[in-house]
Amino acid sequence: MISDSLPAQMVEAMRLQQPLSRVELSRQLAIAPSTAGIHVDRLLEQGFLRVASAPVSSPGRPPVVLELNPEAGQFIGIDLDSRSIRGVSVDFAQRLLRDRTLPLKRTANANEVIEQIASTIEDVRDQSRPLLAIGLGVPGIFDADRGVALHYAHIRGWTDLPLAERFANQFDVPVHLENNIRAMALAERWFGQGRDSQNYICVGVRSGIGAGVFVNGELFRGTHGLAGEIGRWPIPQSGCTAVLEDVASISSLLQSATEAVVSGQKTSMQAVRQRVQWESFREAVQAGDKLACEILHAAARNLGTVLASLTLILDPEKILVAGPLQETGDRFLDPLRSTLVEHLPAVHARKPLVAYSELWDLVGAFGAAGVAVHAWQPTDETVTTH
Amino acid sequence: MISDSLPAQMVEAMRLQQPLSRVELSRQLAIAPSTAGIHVDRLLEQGFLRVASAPVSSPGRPPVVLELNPEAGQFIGIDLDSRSIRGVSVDFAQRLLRDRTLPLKRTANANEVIEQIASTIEDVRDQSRPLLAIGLGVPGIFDADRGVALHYAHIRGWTDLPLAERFANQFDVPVHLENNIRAMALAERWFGQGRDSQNYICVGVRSGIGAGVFVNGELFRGTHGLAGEIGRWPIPQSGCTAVLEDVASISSLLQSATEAVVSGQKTSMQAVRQRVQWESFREAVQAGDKLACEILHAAARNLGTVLASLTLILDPEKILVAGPLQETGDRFLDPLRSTLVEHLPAVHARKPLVAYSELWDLVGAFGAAGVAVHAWQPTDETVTTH
DNA sequence: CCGTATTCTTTTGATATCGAAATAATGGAT
DNA sequence: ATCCATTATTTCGATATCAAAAGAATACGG
Repeated sequence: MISDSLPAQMVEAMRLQQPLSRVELSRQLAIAPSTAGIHVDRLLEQGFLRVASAPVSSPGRPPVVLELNPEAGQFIGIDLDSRSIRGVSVDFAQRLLRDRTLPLKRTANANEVIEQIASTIEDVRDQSRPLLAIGLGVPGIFDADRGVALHYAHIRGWTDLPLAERFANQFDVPVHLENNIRAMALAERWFGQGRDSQNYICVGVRSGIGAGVFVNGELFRGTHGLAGEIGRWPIPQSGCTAVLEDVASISSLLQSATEAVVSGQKTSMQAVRQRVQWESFREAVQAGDKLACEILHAAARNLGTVLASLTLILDPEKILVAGPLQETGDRFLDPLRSTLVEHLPAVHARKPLVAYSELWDLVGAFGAAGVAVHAWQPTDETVTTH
Repeated sequence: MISDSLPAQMVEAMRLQQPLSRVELSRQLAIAPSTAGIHVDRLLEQGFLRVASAPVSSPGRPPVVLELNPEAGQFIGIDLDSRSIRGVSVDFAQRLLRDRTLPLKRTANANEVIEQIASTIEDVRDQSRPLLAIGLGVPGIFDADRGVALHYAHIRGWTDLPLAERFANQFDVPVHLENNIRAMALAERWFGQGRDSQNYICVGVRSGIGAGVFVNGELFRGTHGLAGEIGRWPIPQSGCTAVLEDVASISSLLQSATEAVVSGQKTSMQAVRQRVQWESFREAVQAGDKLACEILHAAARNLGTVLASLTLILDPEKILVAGPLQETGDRFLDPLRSTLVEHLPAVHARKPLVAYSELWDLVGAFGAAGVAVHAWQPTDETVTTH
């Protein structure tokens, strides 16, 4: 737990396992029921919690079941990468309110990108409830404490930008920065399948590959904030050493497909301007095209071997795969799972569950919102809804 | 922190960074100076702390420098593997009091082993100060909560043994169980180079290979207690897939050496009963024997690749290598380090420090003692020294 | 030698949390 | 209908911790 104020912890527990009664809350947080009662009363009064209908029937006094009040406010999350800006707003109970995706021109410079982020925030913002915090998932290196983006090669002028300050001034709420890949892991924690897991790994496969590692319920960043940067994981191959991104990223898949098409191999895939596009590859896979499936299998086996290693060192409960690959369904996941199992010794009686993230392409934006959600703390003021 | 009682946290902070003053303690633990004062007074009165000589000279009231009172008690740690029992006793300031190593007969059954553990404890016990707790580092699978060893294949009858209960009854102190490899990582935390690191990995290379992972200052066990079991890490080789233990453990080194000697290659190593012994291998390495050095290099490169992967996923501050290999000094460590660096992308400006554990062959026993040290909490009673 | 700045420690009153007991609200048994 | 067992919540006095201010002990500069 980063924030150790009790009300904050209570709201956090509600986020993970609502609905809960006062007593259940006190048990979850290992605090006295009387203490839980005090804070619940205050949170009810402030409007952050509300009582839910209680469909119970068991001996004893029935509990007053509590839930988050969706009206209490909203959070906004922005996922920035070199190609697009995606934004979501979620209500206080973390349900999606609005989302928007904005393609970025390759030529856009830092100032233009910042303006477009601001307009995306305005766009997804719901006027009917107060804005509580904003999370930004950014690429490249940055200083989370000061809220400054330090450098990213693929956007011109993206150097030493005080993003948090910039948007905090405009919208008058706290603004948090996080790595856009790690944000995906946070999305699972707050919106997806990580809610009931303390230890899991979220692997993002896009044009690059990265992972977010959750240990003991907390996102692990590492000594220099580089934990999970598995894109350069060495993959010994016949002859030279490749890295994971060369053999299992979306780019590498399309590269292999392109080479095969250009060299005239039999396939339903087509190259546009000497490049096979993702859509073409995906359709070929779904149609059972042999070449495309073989390429996909090879990637699955490579990634599976790495996941086996990760399982050995971290013994996770779950491994979640996020990215476009989920459109290929079990055609990717099955060989991935079987490779994983193959490489695990029998000791691992309980293999980690391997599944796709269910948050689709908004996973990064949800994660950025999750950063804001996690960092938020109730204040003394009462909620003012209009 | 597992134990959250404030006095326990204070003693723990002292263990990691003594000597400290009241104010420094309060800053370390982020508590009010007044609160620190209250508990320090009590711990002084109880005899767990004492004031140290204060060689200071700076403006302001000089601090009362505190240190652990070595006389306040002792902890005992036992390291059990299939070949030997090693025991240590340490004083309250974690300095070695006595140690003993007892070779185990291959034929010994569980009952005999238990008796020999008891006799080792008696042997290393220092009669002049109270025994506070015992830690047992055991191989195989076990239930830490109940203190029961469940199974280990290499000792006859080693099944469902309530070890904690057995020794707690005999010595009337708390007894803790831990995996003997993970205990090595704990040794570094409490006795060695992990004292000033929050995130590090301790890799034990003996007849097998295992790792202990420290994240955020705590030993990480994983979902099923299997974190760090990297012995079966897949190592793709020409043709088939090997595992780490096949290519970098002590056994594998000796196996390769034996094969080479038997096939008549030129070397100073000698096989006894068709087997090259560790001593022979080590001497050959130290003498610069070409074949032995090549075998060692190959192992270093294999392990180095794995360490690079570990660094990518965990971004540790340090990686510590424990085991007999330290007798080969830089002849092993140099190629290990260079392989590691080779495989890390430039992003990793700060490479993890790679070093040997300095606790030698008692590292496992120290670690077991560390388990006891970490779990111990001050009680209300005053220390009774005689 | 004497103030002054500085830092550590202790005192003090306010607040948060706890633990145990009292109270409340229900289903089921008599 | 009434009582009882059961579980949830609230009350209340005890304790732990905090924040701020007071007090103590030193170096240093005049």
